[in-house]
Amino acid sequence: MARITVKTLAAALGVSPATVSNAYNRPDQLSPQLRERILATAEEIGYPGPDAAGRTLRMGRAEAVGVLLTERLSYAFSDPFAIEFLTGLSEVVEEHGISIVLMPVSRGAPGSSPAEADESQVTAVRNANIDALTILSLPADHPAATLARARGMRLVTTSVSNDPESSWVAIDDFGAGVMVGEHLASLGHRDIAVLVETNQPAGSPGWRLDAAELSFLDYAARVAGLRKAVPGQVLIVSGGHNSIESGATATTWLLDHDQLPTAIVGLSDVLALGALQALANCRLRTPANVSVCGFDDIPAAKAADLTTVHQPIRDKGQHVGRLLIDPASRPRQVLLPISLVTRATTAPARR
Amino acid sequence: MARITVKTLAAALGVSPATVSNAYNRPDQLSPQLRERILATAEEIGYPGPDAAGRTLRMGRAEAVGVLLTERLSYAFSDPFAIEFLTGLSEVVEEHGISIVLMPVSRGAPGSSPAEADESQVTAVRNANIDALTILSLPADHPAATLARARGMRLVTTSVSNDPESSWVAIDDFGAGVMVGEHLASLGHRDIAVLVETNQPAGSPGWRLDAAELSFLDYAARVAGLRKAVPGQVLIVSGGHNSIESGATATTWLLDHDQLPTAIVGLSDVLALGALQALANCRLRTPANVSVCGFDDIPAAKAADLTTVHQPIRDKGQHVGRLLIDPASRPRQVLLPISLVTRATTAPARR
DNA sequence: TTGTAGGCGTTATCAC
DNA sequence: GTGATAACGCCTACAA
Repeated sequence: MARITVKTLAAALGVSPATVSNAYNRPDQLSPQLRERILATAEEIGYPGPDAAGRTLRMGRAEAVGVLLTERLSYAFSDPFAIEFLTGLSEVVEEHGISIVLMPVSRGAPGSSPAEADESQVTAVRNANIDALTILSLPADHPAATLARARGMRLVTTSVSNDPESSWVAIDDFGAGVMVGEHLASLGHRDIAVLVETNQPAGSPGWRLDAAELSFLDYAARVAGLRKAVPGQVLIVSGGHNSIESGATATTWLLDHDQLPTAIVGLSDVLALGALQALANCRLRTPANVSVCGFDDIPAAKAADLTTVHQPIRDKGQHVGRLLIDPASRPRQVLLPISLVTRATTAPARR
Repeated sequence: MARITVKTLAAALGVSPATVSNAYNRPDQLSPQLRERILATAEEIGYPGPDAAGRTLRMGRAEAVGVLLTERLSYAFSDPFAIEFLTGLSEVVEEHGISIVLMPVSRGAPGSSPAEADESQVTAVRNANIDALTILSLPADHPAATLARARGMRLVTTSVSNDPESSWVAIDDFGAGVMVGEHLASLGHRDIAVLVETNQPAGSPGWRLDAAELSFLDYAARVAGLRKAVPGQVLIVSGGHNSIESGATATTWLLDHDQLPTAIVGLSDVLALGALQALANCRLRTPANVSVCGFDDIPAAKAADLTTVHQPIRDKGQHVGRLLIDPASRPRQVLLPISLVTRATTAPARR
């Protein structure tokens, strides 16, 4: 038995498909009684209303915006930053009846060429029925961004770009790094460690990164800012992807390798919270023995009394949401304010 | 200038559209060198690859599953239960390159007929390009569920249903209510209050619900279970939608109206946490003065040492995910195990 | 107020 | 290995 479409319904009623369509989309284009009759018969013969796929193709709009969160979709839900961002984003788009499409970045088959890896990475984005795309915690030149541009869909990134044709909502990451760096420098810290996120699983053994590897990091600008402001050694360490566990692992690595600095900076609050946890486990006192700083000021940072750089995360999501659904869609750039929030985890360097 | 499609590219190359399509979807159907040439030219003239809308229409698949979370999309992100559920769901679906579509339930225009309200409520679901749908914290007979069925898409609900043709992953909510009720009864509680979620904003003034209003609640079965097991008064109170704030407001209402029972049961852990907070604010001791119980055992419940009924939330998401993407798609029912977790917030009733 | 017709971009079928 | 063709289901000029 064939599927029930607008045609089936039209035939059953002896009217044209156009009229049926109008009954759903333009009530003013036909008499109320006819419309009533159409809707009633639809119910009767089981026509579920206009099909989304046909509608999307014909109208060129999907009524949905896409969000590419991080490498792993499931990680995002344990990242307070992502959650807060999504809250702001959804507040805006749901007012307009727009849906949010969360897409995974599939890792390319191992051993494939770079071009093919790129290709397979964005499969989900390619197949997604969306009108606009935003990417979070991913480089602005991610293959998915390139694809979105090629498709001609609105693209809003969350990092600063020099291209005046691009839209973004971001903070000054370099400036944020400088803020933290100056704060620590003024407290006499000359030897700091930076906890960063990498693609490895959470709580990976822990290791030190060379300068060359640094460019792959999402927040290279923050590190650069730190380096500029801190007159001393800056060691980069990772324990895996962005999670409390990774922060703890990286900190433990520092302890185990006798590399404990006077201050530890998590490139995200989550990593910094992991550091706090690991230090507490080893009976080290914060900030008496080691100072700890984070970035972003997620809700948990306040609860932990963590010194960090505040940014309006939810606002960020709202701004992105507005740009995503803006029909005018001319490129716009939004630079959000940041501020250092000095709390209880930083103090003068021990000597 | 017209959009670049498979046709444009085919014309530019002097091959047929079918071959171009094959170059993308069936590499084995054409010679490697031709494929290479096609992909190269695509890059050159800026063909972004097969369009999602056309593809979805033609193939009848969108490679995406829909999730209807609660009345307000943005609330869901502050609900630990929803987050945990989504984590499990995404773990499963992202392995298959499937996207997740989060849809809002738009409230119908005020003053419209019930049928039209239903209609406008499900607009987002109607327009969503999805292959399957699940609904969380919403009655299984929600208009969106009806629509999904009519569309012939896979539907997985999260509450028990008697229809053998339906798929669901759920717990025994009545049994969970009985568990809590018996626990409290055995401690001598004969006068309890139940904090429930309603559609009002969080932290609404607070009020008592009549039995008649109860049937509208998501978790009526839990209340029924409580009622069965507790030999005494069971008062139903609400302070708005599911949030800590609402739980606190409802509890404050109890205090203000001199209705303080010997035990307060939050129909979700979040509401129970709100109760704990409000009691602490009023210098009442838990459990010495008042016992408190929750449901679901979210991570924060453990941290707060809250007595609650454990259910495997993440497993639930994973199960739902598997059913959503199961191509066989025959109806399946999964009843997940629950258990009472007795922690520090319950004690014998004060006399 | 209602009907006709064309096409949105793709892919499966079936020839060649 | 490659090409022509016909849908998929819908909406919107435009014509009646």
